[in-house]
Amino acid sequence: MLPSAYESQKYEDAIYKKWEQSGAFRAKVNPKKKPFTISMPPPNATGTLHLGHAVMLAIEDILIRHRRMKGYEALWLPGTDHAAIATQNKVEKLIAEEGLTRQKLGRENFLDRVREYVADSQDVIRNQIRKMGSSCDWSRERYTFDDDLNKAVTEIFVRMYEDGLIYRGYRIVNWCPRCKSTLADDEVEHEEIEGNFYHILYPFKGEKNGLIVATTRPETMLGDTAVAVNPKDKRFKKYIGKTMILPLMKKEIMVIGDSYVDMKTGTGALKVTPAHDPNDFEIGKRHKLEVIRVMDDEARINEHGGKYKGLDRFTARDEVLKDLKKLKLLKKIESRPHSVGHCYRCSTIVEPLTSDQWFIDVNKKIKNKKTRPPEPALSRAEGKGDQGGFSLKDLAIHVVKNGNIKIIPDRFNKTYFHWMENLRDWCISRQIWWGHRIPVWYCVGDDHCVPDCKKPIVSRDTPKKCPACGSKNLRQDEDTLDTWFSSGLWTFSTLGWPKETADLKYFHPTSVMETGYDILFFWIARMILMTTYATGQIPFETVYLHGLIRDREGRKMSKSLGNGIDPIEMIKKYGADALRLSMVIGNTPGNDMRLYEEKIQGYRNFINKLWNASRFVLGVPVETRHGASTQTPKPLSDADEWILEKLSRVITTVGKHLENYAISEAGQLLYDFLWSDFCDWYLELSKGEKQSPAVLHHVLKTILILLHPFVPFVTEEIWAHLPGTDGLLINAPWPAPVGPRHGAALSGDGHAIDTVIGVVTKIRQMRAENKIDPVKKITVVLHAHSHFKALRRNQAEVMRLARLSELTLVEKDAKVANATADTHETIKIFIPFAGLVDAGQERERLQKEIAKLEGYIAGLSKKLGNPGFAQNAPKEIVELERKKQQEAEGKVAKMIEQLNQLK
RNA sequence: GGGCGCUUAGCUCAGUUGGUUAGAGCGUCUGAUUUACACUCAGAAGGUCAAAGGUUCGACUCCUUUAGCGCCCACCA
Repeated sequence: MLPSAYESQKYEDAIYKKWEQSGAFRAKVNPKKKPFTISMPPPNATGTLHLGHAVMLAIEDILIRHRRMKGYEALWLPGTDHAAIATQNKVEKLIAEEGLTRQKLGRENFLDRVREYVADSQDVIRNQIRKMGSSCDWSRERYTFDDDLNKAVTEIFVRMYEDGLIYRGYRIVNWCPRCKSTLADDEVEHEEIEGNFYHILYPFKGEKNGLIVATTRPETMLGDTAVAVNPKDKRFKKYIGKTMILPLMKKEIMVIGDSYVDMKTGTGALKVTPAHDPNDFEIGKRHKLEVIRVMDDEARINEHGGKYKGLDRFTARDEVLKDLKKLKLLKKIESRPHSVGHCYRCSTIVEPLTSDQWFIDVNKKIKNKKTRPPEPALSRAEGKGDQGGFSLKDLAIHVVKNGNIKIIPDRFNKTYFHWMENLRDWCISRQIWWGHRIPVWYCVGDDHCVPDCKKPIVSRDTPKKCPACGSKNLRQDEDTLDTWFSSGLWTFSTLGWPKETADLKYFHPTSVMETGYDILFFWIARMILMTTYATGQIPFETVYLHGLIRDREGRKMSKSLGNGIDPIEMIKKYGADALRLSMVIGNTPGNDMRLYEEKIQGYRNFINKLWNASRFVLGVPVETRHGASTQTPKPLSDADEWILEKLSRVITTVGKHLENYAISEAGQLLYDFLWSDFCDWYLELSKGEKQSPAVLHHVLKTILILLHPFVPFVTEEIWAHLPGTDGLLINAPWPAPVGPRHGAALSGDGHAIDTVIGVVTKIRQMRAENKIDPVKKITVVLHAHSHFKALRRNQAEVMRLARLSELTLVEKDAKVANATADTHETIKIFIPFAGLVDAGQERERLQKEIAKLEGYIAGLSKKLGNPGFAQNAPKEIVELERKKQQEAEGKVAKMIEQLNQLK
């Protein structure tokens, strides 16, 4: 006999081991089956899993298990991400505790430390993924730093370079002075801060007056090379061409005219710092201005900043302001909120500065003829008549616009398009050490160098010598690639690309990409970009975006707030099944969700309910034949009939929901079906004598199958105890609905049990309202009308469930029948012991009920009386409304009669 | 500055092509220890579906406007 409470921690690990050893997770290339593939978003190899991972694992496991049971060849490919900056920062923090820096350690030693750290956290992560019950194919586990994946990274880089899509350019980039690296545009987080707007006078040469410019970053003036005004500006256009003196630097700069300047913004005169502002950089290009970078890699003022050299940018700001004040050039300080960019990994304020970096050109038409968007996007895009080819941006937009890729929820299409359409060239080089080294070498000047030696050598393999001069003195580019460059290849690099492997051919494109909406741009967009380019395929057919898990108050979970819930701790306490349900039921795609312990506890209770229902069923002996589990046993009673019909409907609906990714609704439906229909009614009914043990077992077995994707552990455990089950539940076939013919098997009245439930509930209500001791057995007279047969067949059940000592069924109630013809099906109940029923109370209740119903009837009459309704509404609806009205009228008539009898 | 989401019972949330007397869990109240389960059972109370207009025979559901909250994007000196 099983214990009366399910203790998850006793079973889960052993069950997982069984699954793993059975090979159930392993997918094979099998042309006879349809593949269903999910690439697991690889967790960063930095530490431990959080609830965001847990919800991802829960949803994906549900999808995978469902498809596997439906007969698909289901591959769920797990892995981890080296997470360049994130990991490097973490390890830098760790070694800082030993008083070390990466520079002190040196590149190779530092990387060794990172590798060690990553290996540890990968172990932790693998373990935790298992704890969640994830049925992923460990034999195919990948890491963004695996040899094969490195090769894919290099291959793409070289191809893109050869296609002219990767170039090196001197540009304004986002620079994090703490990470000492560039960042892509979307790796900068903008935050509104309350700052100051400083108005500074730049005097004309030899004059006291000049133009006042306004800035939020006065320290950048050290690198100013012009002041710009709008050429249409009546106030200032006369000054264009005039020379001014840049204060503090005593340098001559010119007033220029540029239409970029907005006359209404600020003072209408703009200081131009080409080296530290993207707009100014563009203006500078137009006017061939000098670009003077005044800060070093740590954002300290460099040798171009005169006496401020060596000062941190913020100290320099204070000093500059102090000096300007002394010179009476600081005319006004206005407080002004403005947004400031921060590094998404360390929150340091980002400094825009000029630098030589590698970029991906997202607008250039791709020459390579092999690169075309997948059908049907191809034909439509070609219709556009573009002068040959598509840019990366075009490709990425087309595949979503044309429906090759479907995003759930679809409102994110708009977000995606907006981002993609405004995407600028992607800076992919990073100055950190932890990452894929850029496959570019430079010839380091030997004596016999020729001009061509300056060309970078872009190569799949380490080159032996300079192709131009033959020198063997080569130096590899120091930089590494943006982490999203490699993870952008995830769906196909993990399947063997660029080799044409069987896996790649069979499992790619993948079916679903399930992840949080917060990485739509970082990752989803990049995957679409890179995959359509590299393979001419989409990376995935469906994108399912889940929301963030928040705390009880709706706040983000974070370490600093200390409001995080550790999934592993919750698993220990309540079981992985309970945790999974708590994150999946009530959670809809794209929306955030709150989670707290009581919620998890609630689902633990559900698991326990399932456990105990199963204990009950196990106590009912049944004859079983192995392998016969797909056959529906013959129902022996109305209750059997009833539960089988319900079950059939549940199978259909759950299947539909899961295919539509309505996971929450599927789960909710199963929750209600098990608890209310199966436990509260069918199990209670089946304590009688007529019920079929075979049906009882069959229904439980089917529930276990249906619930298995949601709560794999407890269902697998019960499955093992259930007689007549073959093998592991994880491999069981998904059930088909029984079909409508089934209902006709018995004596005609398929809804007898609905009537029984109605009657029993009614009697219980009346007991409670009349304060009749629930233990006391009472006698009841029932006017059953057309339900007579159904109730007589189930008389024993009614008596047991309603705790009756006597039940008298009356078939015809002459008075009522005459009054309202034969239209209503309502049952009249008398509890014939006046002493216990409070007549006054009952009268009051009836009157209230009648008033309510009459209001309802009035509404319905109005609706039916409306000529428009009869004309326009579908026939079924009109019929339905009419029926409702008749039923309600019947009820009222009976209640009035009851009321009269009470007098 | 642009875009998006949310607002449904005291709390947390469902409600997928407009047709229910608007649902669930938790909480509250009243009771219960009847051979699966107190991680339980029975019953009850509780909502003008944010507000105002509009479309429609019919609106929680579609449209417009407004308010509050939240999120994303943006090269606003």
